[in-house]
Amino acid sequence: MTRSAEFAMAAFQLFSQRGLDAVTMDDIAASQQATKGSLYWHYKSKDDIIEAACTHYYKLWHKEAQRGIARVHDPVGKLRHIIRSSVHSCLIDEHNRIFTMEILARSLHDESTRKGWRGFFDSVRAFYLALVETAVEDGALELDEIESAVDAMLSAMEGYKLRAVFEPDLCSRSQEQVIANQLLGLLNIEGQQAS
Amino acid sequence: MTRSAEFAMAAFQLFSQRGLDAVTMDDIAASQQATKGSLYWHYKSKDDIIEAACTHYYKLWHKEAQRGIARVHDPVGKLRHIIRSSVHSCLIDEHNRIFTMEILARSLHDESTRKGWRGFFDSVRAFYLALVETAVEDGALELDEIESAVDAMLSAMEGYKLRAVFEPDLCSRSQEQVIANQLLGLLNIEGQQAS
DNA sequence: ACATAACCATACTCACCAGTATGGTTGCTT
DNA sequence: AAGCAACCATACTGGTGAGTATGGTTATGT
Repeated sequence: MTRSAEFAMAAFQLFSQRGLDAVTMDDIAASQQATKGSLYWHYKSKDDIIEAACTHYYKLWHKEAQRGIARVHDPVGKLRHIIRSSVHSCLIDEHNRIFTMEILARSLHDESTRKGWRGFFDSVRAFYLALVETAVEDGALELDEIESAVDAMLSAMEGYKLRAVFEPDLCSRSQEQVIANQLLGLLNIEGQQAS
Repeated sequence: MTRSAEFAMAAFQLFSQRGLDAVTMDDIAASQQATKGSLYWHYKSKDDIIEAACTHYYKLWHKEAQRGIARVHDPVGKLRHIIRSSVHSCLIDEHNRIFTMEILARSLHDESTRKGWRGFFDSVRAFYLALVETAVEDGALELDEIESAVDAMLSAMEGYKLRAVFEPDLCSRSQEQVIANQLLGLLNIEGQQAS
């Protein structure tokens, strides 16, 4: 991994724990046993490394998603797997939740961040859409209005994420299965108990 | 209105436009033709006036809600009215949306803000719940699992709010009716065209 | 008349942190 | 070996904005 990538990853992790404002450039550098001089050689500003942290997160999501669907071969199984793991990483994992909420808040006033997130979200939607379409074509899944179903599922997931900020119980580890099954239900897939 | 309340209201409005960080104590004071000395006499810190701005918002919501249901007399009509006006003020009105998202982001790292928001959200839920229960008891509405229906409706509303941050079209003025009707549908109330 | 408290303005301090200036080191190229 | 570029550390600047110190003014009660 290149030094730039290491900085981006370190920034992502620190941001996930303390939020964007509470992490200084010195913090990021220090976490890599480096100093600001080095960090500023790789990234020209704090905005710049925030963007890099976002990109790191986006890539991570897709890598995880690809890895997730590679193990399973039937399309509905892929969907089950990917939604369960999304619930786990995006809702149950507090750090990821914090990072995404911080980015969303930043989006309110920073157009570039907003554009970036929107691009990511579109790619996520496309990812799900492709899986659902395949499943429907294979006859493994019955679903009218595919697009709006996927949209509703994603909205619900975002809704959960937002409410989890102030209702920690809502997305606790014990609720993981329940939430995943509800989201699967929106795609007309019945959740089944994990063995 | 007391001077303290005027400051709180001014703070709320500024925060809604520019976000919490971008508004300084000087800004708040200046917006009331006053100076920091005066502001700090009424509020001991910035945290303090942020909290006051929240309280202002919470009270405003309930005042609006009460005013909204006072004009209509049948319970289902009350629900129609209050959901339409909620969609308008919480989703379509960009400023309210910004304020609440900023508060949510702050909640991530400030327990007191989180507690406050949670209390507000609970009171909102209780408000809707009471209306729905009355409607069901009156036989004007058929609905099993009242609580989970209200919960789903509120989650969807939050989901919309979050997605509106980066998908402005989602909650544009032209979508207002559509969104309101969808939310009403979750309570088994059919939306009807406004005259 | 006087005391006291409520209210407000001016002018400051101080900490924090993004960003910069500068010079050193390593390694690669010709 | 000479020169250049990539990489990194140290030490600084400078702006910003929260919070404070202090003194003045108005109102109210006795």
